[in-house]
Amino acid sequence: MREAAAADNRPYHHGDLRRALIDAAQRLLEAEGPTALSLRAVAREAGVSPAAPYHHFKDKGELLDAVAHEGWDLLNELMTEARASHSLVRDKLTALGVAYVRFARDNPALYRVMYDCSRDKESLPEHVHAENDSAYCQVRDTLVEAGAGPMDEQELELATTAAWCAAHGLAEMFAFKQFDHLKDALGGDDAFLRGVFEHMGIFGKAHHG
Amino acid sequence: MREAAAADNRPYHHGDLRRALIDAAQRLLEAEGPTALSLRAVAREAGVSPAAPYHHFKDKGELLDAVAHEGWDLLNELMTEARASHSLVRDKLTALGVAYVRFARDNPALYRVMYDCSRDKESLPEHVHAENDSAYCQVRDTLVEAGAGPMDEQELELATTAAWCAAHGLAEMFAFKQFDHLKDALGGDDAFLRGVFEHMGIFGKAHHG
DNA sequence: ACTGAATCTGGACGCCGTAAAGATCATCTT
DNA sequence: AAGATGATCTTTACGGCGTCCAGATTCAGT
Repeated sequence: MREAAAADNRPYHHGDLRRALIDAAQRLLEAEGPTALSLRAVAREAGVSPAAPYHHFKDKGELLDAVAHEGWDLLNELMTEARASHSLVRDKLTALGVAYVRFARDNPALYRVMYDCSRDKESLPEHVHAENDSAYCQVRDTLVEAGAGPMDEQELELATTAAWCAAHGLAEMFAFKQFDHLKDALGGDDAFLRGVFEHMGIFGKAHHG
Repeated sequence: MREAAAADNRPYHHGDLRRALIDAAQRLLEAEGPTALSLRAVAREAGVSPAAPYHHFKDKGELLDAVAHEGWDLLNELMTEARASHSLVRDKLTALGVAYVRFARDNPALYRVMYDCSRDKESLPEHVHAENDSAYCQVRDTLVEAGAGPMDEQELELATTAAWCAAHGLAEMFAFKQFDHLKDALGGDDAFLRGVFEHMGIFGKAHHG
């Protein structure tokens, strides 16, 4: 009397509680924001006791790490798409920036968790800087393509960091109504986004004229 | 038998508890970081009961707001100094950026509180954008001085926002060890800071050569 | 000096993260 | 097939948190 590991009827003790907890956390994050994301609430949402998560995560931080990890993966995917959908190198770089900020705008709570987790450990997750297709490497590689001539390795890292900083700064500013009048005047979020990027040296030279 | 409102002997019920609470919060913030900053801990540090703060602040958020406000004031001062200590407009702009990021680096916990408070209200405190000598206005005015010819009002706001985003992004990145090897290679925090700024169009044209 | 309002304390409530001990159930051994 | 083993989940509990309320204390205006 136990029909497979379906969604309806719990197969094992719970099935795959680890997965269910991460999903519940993501659901709560979208619905209630980062402040409402307590371990107990996640357990409640997943339908288990408050102590159950401790069999799958060392503590609350490790659950958030898992959520953040999936956030970075999603961001990497979006940036890969953005980069692939343009042929001109200069368009690629801007597309990367736009994809980055758009992700932050569309998933503000998740974006916040991604950086908050890193803050405690004082370093971004390894796979953000890892070998291939990581967000950082995509920016760097695109900068190489766009670069006029061979670049100093150090100079390249500086430029990548600069682009990252610029995108992150813009992503954070999106949370503040302070800039709404600018967005409206320019005709929406995306126009505002491109407008700011145009003023940042890394993303296509500025001075609009 | 009550000798004035000295520091030693509590004059009134406490003296100026509001002031004492803000000071205690700042002290705890520096010593233990933002996560340790509970309302109870602040009350403890100030030597009063856990409920005492509620006669001076609506809730915990309002206390943090007060701390954040003083943080912005300090930042404004530092930027005013930085701007005044350079005569060339281009140096002024870079000096503003350096002062901003240096403030964030030297007071990471306070810097975090300043933005976290704003996040909940979805807008920065008014006096950041206010008439004179606010951080935002100083950047904007310096951009006007540096700008080639008269600038569109909208364009000016975009440029100011771009500079702000860039500085904020860089300020946040300082928390991550990820960039330590770059800092070391360049010979310290300040060199790293200037290196990144050089790659941001707003702060002096990039391309180092 | 008396009254009213402001300020502080003590205790309580419901939340939180986390730990320990006991119950339940799949799997492995024989 | 039966029982041992270990993973998974629940119950209970502890201390800390933000916040409210009822009482005590002290200031300020009359």
